[in-house]
Amino acid sequence: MATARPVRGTHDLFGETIRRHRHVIETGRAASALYGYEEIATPVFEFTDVFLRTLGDTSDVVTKEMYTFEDRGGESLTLRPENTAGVARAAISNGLLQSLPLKFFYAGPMFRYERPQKGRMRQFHQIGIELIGAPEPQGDVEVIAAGAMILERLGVAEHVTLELNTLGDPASRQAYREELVRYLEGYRDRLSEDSLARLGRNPMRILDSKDEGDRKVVEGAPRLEESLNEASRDFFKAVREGLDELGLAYRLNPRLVRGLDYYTHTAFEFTTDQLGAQGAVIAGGRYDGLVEEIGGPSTPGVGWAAGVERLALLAGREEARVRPVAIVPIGPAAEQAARLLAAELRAAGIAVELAFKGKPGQRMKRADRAAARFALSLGDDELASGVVKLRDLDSGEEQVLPRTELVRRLAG
RNA sequence: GCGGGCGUAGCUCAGUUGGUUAGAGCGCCAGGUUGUGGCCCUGGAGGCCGCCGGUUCAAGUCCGGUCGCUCGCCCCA
Repeated sequence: MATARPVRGTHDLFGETIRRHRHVIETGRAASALYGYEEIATPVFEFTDVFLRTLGDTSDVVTKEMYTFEDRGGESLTLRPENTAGVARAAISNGLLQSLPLKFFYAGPMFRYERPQKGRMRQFHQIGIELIGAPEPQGDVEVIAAGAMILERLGVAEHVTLELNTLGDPASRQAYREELVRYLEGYRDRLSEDSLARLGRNPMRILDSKDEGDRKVVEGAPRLEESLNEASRDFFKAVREGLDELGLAYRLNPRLVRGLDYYTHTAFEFTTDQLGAQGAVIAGGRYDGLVEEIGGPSTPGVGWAAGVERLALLAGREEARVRPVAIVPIGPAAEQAARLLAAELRAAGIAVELAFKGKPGQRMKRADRAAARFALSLGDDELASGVVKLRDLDSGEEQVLPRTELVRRLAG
C-alpha cells in the first residue's frame, strides 16, 4: 500500500498533536498582537528567485534543500523554506514600505528536503515575526522580548536560554570573514572534512563545529569582536542595554552564526538542551540588506522564526479539548426532540454531541468518550412534562430542569 | 549526503536451539444491563510477522538486498 503512506518527513496532525500545535500558534499570535504585530499570510510558493537572491547561493538550504519545480507555464517556483523572504517580498509587492515600520506575525508550513530527525521534518511549521523599517537597536530588543514572552506563556522559559551575538554590519562582517579564512587556511591539515568544505562556502560556520579537532583550531582563531567597527560595536551595546533594561537574561555566544546570508548585526537563538540535536526553538536576527536584495528600497529589518513542532514538543503538556454536552434520547419519540434541542443549544453557542443511533447505555458510553461535561437525557416522561434530566458526568449528580432554563444553566 | 539502532494487531510489546492453526495487555465492537457512562464479567472483530530474494524438509526466527522509522553527523526552526 505504497500510496496510503505519508511522504517521508511529513506528518498528519490530529488529536492531541494538533491541539498542542494550535496552542503554540495561538500563543504566538496573541503575544505578538500585544506588541502590535499584525498577521500576514504569504503564498507557500514563490518564484525561485526570491529565495536564491536572499538566502545566498552557497547556503545548504538553497543548494540542496529546496523543493523547486517548474510549473506548467515554465516558471521556476519553490516551496518556501522559510518565510522572511516572502514577507519582505509581500511588503514590496503591496507598496507597504511607504509607511514604516511594519510589524508582521505569520504562521504556516515550510518545506526543506532534509534527512528527517526528531524536531526536523520536510514539511514543518513555523511562527515568526518581522519588524521591517526600524533601524534602531530597540527594534531588536522588542523582537526578542516578544519571543521571550511567547516562551514564558508556553511555560517553557525555564528550559530555554537566550544566546546572543553580533555579526556586525556588512563591512565588519566581510572584514572578519576574510581574516578568518586567512587564519584557517593555515590549518587546512587539521580541519575536519566537513569544515574544509565549509571553508569556501560558509567559513563562519566552522566556529560552530562540534568536531574536536576543529574546536582546537578555532580556539586560536581571530575573534569577530575585534573586527567590529565602531558603529557595529555601539549598535550591539545598545541592544544589550535594552535587554538588561527589561531584565531579559542572555548568554553571549561568539560562535553563534547564521546559515542564511541576509543576516547582519544581532543574531540570537533561544535554545534548549531537551530536544536532542535540534536545540534551537526560536532563531533570528537583523537583516538590513534583505529588502534591497529583492529589489525594494534599502530598508532594515529584524525578526525571528520559531519551530512549532519543537515548541509543541517542549511544552509537552496536554491540551484540553472542548467538552460538549451530550444529548441522550430514550425511545423513538425522543429522537426528533433531541435533534431540535441540539440545534437550539448549538445556536446558543453550546457544543453538543448527539449520536446518530444506539441504546441509552451505548450513548452514555459515547458521551463519556467524547469527554462530555454533561449528559442530557430525555424520554417519554420528560417530553410529557417539558423537562430534561441533566447529569453531571464528573460528579454523577442528576437534576431535572425545565427545557426553558437549559441554555441559561449550561451557558453559565 | 554519511554512520548506529529498530521494523510482529490501531497502540505498547512477547514469540524458546528455525518446527503444527502467531500471542498478551491496552484500545475497538457486541452482550451481561430493552431509561443511563466510568468499574467488573463474557464473547467478537482485527495480522501479506515492512517488502523482495536466498538458505532449509520447514523461516516471524538465519543470510543478502530494499523501503520505512529512529538516534547522531551535517544543516537548521
